[in-house]
Amino acid sequence: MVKRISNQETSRLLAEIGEYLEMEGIPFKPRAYEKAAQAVGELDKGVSEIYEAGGLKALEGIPGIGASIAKKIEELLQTGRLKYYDELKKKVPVDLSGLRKIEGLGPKSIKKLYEELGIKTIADLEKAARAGKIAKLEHFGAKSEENILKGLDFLKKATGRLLLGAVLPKARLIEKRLGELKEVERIALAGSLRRRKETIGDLDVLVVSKKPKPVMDFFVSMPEVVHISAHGETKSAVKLESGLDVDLRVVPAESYGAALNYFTGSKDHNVTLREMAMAKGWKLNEYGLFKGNKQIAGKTEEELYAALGMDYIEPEMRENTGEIKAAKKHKLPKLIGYGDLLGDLQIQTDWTDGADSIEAYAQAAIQRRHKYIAITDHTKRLAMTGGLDEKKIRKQWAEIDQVQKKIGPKLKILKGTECDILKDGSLDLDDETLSQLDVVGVAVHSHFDLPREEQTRRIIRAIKNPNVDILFHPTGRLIGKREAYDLDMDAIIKAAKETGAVLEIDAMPDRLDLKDEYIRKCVAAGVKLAIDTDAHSIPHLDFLEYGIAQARRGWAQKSDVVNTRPLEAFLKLLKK
DNA sequence: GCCGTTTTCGGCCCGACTGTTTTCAGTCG
Repeated sequence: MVKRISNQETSRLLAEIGEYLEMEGIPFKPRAYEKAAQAVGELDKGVSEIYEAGGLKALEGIPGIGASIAKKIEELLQTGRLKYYDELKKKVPVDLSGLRKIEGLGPKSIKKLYEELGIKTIADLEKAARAGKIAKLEHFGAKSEENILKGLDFLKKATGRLLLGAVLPKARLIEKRLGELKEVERIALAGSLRRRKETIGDLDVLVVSKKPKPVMDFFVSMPEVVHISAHGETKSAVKLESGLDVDLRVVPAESYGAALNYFTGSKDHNVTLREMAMAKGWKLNEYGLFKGNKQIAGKTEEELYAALGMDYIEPEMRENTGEIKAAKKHKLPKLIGYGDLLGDLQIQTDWTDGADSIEAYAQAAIQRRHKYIAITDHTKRLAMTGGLDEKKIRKQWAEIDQVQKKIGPKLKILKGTECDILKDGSLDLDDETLSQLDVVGVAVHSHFDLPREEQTRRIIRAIKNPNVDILFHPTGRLIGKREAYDLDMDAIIKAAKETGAVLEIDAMPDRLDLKDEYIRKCVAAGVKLAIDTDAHSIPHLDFLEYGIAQARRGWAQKSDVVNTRPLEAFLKLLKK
């Protein structure tokens, strides 16, 4: 019988083995374990499921896992233990994952601290540092000790990764300020932010300047900087009071494209590009693409990709999930653009839990050049929001008609709903009412913990209702707060294909539901998508950008998204 | 330990910064 060991736990053990091997100074193996740990962490199926279905061979089929690590995973799944790990751990029995959270502490330092001072935990570390014991160690000093104490301090306040929606506005502010300096010729935001990942670990800013010193000095003295971890001519790094780590790199103009590419990542994408360069006998680094000592590309990213024999790859696709192969074959999709949406299809007003009135939203939508919006308040089962029943929603229609008359033809206000999906998959408004609405969205707001089959059946029953147009926030996850409910998304996507239901990409920064992998599945299956803000107040209307970013990360094109269509064409696309 | 249009052996990304050194090891991305 196979033990139920989670991917997360398996990944952690493999990563720790890598770190222990690093301590021993063993070359290459640490990378292999690190890669394997990452591979397991990114699997969309459980390792135990994979092993049960296909045995050792199936484990070896995972890229980054070979015969040796597959056997170790097998041992872990069968016995619940991993002898190799236990033996390594016996030599340096420390809380590795805890201590590694201190910036600047790597495996070698941790080993030394254990051997010299017996430090096993964060608490031991703090005690030793406060007692001044670390400064006295060989190869450590007063500065190292101070940095450890600072690191401990930050750890106590640490927030982990931040939401894209929280980081992007701050990043743009930094970009604007630095961009205004006369020494700055060009500036770009790189890193996972440029790839528009859902969460951001740290921010990379790239600058072209012939006089970097004043730029660096300005950067490290910005008011929100609480800690400076590096301050050099080409690289500086700071921590902001929000907990965000920001790196600033200065590069020469002729290396701008190569540096932008390098610091945008992803790491896997870059490594593959480097390997391609090497295969041609060239060298690729952050300064350019080189044939011997001669730079043959790198001033722009476009030039770089062209020199490597492929089409330009949008940052949102650079995850090494097939985009390089597609770019070589000139088969990349033309992604939906940031200006391609004509309307917003999920808005909560002050009729339920939204903050603003229908008219205020309408005016705000006109300012944002929307052509149409759908008003989609909650329904009666969500009593705490004052959800609408069949009678009350008809009153709302009257108000919509009134506002429509007042604002004229600049914006079409569609009558919609975010109708509750009840436990058995039936809906919270009668069919007579649903049939009169322009846009029927349905969503799960209760019974999140139903078994997978039942939850899946429930949602499929709901979208099979012929009045239903869109499934809102299909998986219900809240990033960093709540897991998605247990669902068979393949079955949902298949049902959506059959019924013509549209799946929503909810642009709310802590939802971004669907995630990229499911968007790609929808695109492949020909299931249409809607990108909506789920606005609960007027400022939320600006979140569409995050939804578009998510769609781009899922390789969606303009034609995959229903609300890129003009009103008439959009309404025709809906089921009825 | 993994991997393969350099394919079953022999490579494995590599440069910047810091802190401790006095030429470099460790860490990071």
